[in-house]
Amino acid sequence: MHLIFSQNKALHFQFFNTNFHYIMEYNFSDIEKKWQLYWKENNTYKSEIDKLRPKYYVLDMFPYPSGAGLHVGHPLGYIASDIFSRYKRLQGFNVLHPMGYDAYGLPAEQYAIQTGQHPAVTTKINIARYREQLEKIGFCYDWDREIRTCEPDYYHWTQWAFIQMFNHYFDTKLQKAQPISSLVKAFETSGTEGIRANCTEEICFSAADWKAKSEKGQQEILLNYRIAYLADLKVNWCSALGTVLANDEVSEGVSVRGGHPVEQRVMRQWSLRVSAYAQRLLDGLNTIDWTESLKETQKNWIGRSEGAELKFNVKGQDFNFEVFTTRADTIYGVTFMVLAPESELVKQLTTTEQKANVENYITATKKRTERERIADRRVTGVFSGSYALNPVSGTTIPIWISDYVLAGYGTGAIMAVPAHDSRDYAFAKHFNLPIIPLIEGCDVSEESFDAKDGIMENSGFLNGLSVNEAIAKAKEYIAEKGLGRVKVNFRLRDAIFSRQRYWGEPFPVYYKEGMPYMLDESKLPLELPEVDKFLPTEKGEPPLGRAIGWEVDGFPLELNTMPGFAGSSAYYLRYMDQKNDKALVSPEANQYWRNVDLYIGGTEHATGHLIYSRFWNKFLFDLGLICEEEPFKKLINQGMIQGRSNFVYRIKDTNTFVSLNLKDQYETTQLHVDVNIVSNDILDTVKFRNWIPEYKTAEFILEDGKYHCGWAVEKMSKSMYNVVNPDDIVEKYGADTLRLYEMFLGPLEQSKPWDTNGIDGVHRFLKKLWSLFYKDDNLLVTNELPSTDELKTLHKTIKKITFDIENFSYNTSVSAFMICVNELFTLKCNKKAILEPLSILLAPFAPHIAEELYHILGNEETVCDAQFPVCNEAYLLESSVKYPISFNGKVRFMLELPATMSKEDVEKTAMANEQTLKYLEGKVPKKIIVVPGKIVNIVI
RNA sequence: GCCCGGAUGGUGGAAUGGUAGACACGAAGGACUUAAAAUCCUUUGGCUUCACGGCUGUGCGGGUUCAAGUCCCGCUUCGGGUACCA
Repeated sequence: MHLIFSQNKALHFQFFNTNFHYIMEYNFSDIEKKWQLYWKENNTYKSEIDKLRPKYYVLDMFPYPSGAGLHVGHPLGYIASDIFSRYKRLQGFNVLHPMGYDAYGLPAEQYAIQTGQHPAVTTKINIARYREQLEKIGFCYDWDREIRTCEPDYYHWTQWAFIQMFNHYFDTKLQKAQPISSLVKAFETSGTEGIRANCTEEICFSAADWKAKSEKGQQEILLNYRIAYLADLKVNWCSALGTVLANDEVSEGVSVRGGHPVEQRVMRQWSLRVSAYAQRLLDGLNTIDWTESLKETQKNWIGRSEGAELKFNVKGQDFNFEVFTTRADTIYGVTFMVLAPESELVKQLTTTEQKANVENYITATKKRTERERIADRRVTGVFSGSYALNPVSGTTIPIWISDYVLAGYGTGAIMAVPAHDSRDYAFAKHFNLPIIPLIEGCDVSEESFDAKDGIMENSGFLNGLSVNEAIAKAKEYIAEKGLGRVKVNFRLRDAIFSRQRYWGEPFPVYYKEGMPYMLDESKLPLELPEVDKFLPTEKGEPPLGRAIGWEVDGFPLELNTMPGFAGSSAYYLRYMDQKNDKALVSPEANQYWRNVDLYIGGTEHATGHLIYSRFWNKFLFDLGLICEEEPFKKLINQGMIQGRSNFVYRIKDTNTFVSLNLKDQYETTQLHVDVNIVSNDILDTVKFRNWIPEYKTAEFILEDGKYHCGWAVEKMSKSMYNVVNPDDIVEKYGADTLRLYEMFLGPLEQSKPWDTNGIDGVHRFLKKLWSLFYKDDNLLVTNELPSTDELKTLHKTIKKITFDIENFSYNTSVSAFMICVNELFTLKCNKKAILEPLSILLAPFAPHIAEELYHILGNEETVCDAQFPVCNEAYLLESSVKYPISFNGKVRFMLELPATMSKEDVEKTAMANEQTLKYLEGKVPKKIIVVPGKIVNIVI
């Protein structure tokens, strides 16, 4: 019986006052607009604390709103997280799924410098565009919680956190942040005696010393301990851009942007004592569910190395210095020492005779950036004139200066063991210094032996030990004899937190006698002032130097602004309680939402944002302000969507273009062509002529009447003309198709090229699904009881989809949906009992069509609040199994047998089969393997 | 250099050690149509055979196993990250 549902149109479309009639064909455009409006008007995606339901927090890495808008690669991760959010909600979780904008950044400011357009204006426009694009895709974001890092009510809390960092130090024994006031108390009673505080520089003083110091002197000392501190640091300074640049913004001594010269300069900069948290950042990795490769990247970045700090006396002077080594076992092989050119020791150890040489060398190296030094591996160096004494063997060894040693790591000085370190080896060969092999049988005539295995020789008391034994014994010896101490070093550096830029958070800092003081918290937010130009002042101060009245109570305010990562370090907490003007997040909201259950974003943030936000979060945790030590419990990196470029071939010196397979007959130039005027690699020649004026008169040499383009996978970028805009896809196919296709492209975590051509497949799938509901203008849906085949198809799909969502294998879910619909189509199934669970199942992936179908089936509530179907295994039971019968592993034929048949009977039946006899060729099988329900293998 | 990923048809990709190529795209052929679009049906890894079928096949070379795309060893190659970190 076919039954046409008589639905309550008035109720169904109560939010439309027009005569909206049923859509009989799959009109995605109307359907999507309709439901997007419905969701908005019904606050479907509003999330609130609900202690009766378990929470689930799904977060996307929020975007920087660039002027170019979103391309088709950007939403990939957003779609994935959206699917998971919707899935969790269907399972009864209270889902928090917010979105916002990382709104401060260089591009808007560069644009401002060029055009005079205020970055706030540009940013606002860009955000509006992003929002419009995102809304078209049908995400379930709770837009009421939107944040923008450039808004005062947001950066209020960035500034606030900075003040807390200024007011705390890191206790190395407790391994947590403590109020700076307790450090002051300790100084007052016993000076630095017994304090365990992470610091920039080891200093010692008594309580009396402390008390004798002026206010300014005390403040200067406290900067040595504060978690947010001001210190003189070596930076890449670009005077033309008027700012410090990060290492990756500099190449070959010039700025990447603009090609302006960059010099090394020591500047007083704000920094965050991230390195104090190194051990905890490392340990925390064991508690979170991130990919191994990402954890590995962070481990390497943190770079923990255990070793020893060894004291070396200088020959003929009452002076010693320390080096850090992880290879204390190689102490007998030290044939020279090397100091970093920037090391304080250089001055001390350069002899009068060598002074001129050393100064020349230092001037030469100063000109080069760290990056250049790395790129250019020529061995350079100069002898200091001094000698050190080996603390173990007592031998005299020359002290050199070379830029292959970094001032910022360890002590800025090393003991060189050329036989067992390739860098020391290169240096020794170049300057003809001795090389002493320390491991039996190793050959150091051509290269060093860096491996940590073998038996020690030429090493006094370490002889005969293995390398690992020798390392342990040497460390023991060093500690015992007081020659040094066992030490752990980290590669992780403190984060430079100042930018000489306009478009960033102002520091809540003013200066008195050159010393920084924090604004009172009641004065926050300190709003970004207006300036006449977004350029440095005549005096070379940052742009804020132009702001009129940039001071408090007559004291000047800080002129630097905060860097990009400031606003993104705690944003996940703010989403929990976005409108709170009393705190970053209320304890109540934080206790409920706790931390991010699922975070999806790109790998490019592995060592930046993901380290800084973990640090920032741990700091707030230490203060007892939040309840979770790690911000992101599970993290998934979506792969990059690459572009798929198309090419045309122009015959040299003509305006004639030759098709791909004929191009070798001519001398041609390969040119990129806009992928949007190419379909299945066939060029639309009319559109091509209208594309660029130069091609107006283009001629074509075709093959079978078509112009075939070449193609290649490249980065998606404007200059390659391979950018695809999601708006165009939504316009042509709808958001549901876009969502499904992005997922269908391949595994979420893998990089893959975007090729719009495949999209017809998923669009056809949706139309086919629709056709299960409607034929022409008739609703086909019936209330008949489903058959076992139909139930099997449905439950098989439920099982697969559930498994795939849990495993983020969305590409195979889309396939599973296709298989399901194909089967239902073949079965001519129009039964509500099947179609309703299917529409719920599909809702996370294609929410608009699912919502429409769900309502067509007579439901009046949103599909978002339905219950996710559960697989009933009973429907999946098969009565028979098709056994592949194989001989020596090669499958020869199939044999259908009852599922309940015993292993022995399967074997008997298979052996008795006449085809088996044929393949046995009269031989007796050596072995017969029967895997029940799977396969039979006969070995002959 | 080091670390992490990949490598499967013309293309994107699928496959708890158990029928390699699911699902799609493209292509070819057909149906419907005045035509086009849309839709539907068939074929589609390679070689071979009139056909049944056979051989071969997951970057390369070995190995483990009754059975390997999958596990182990040694390479090639392409991406990504990172780098004088002592």
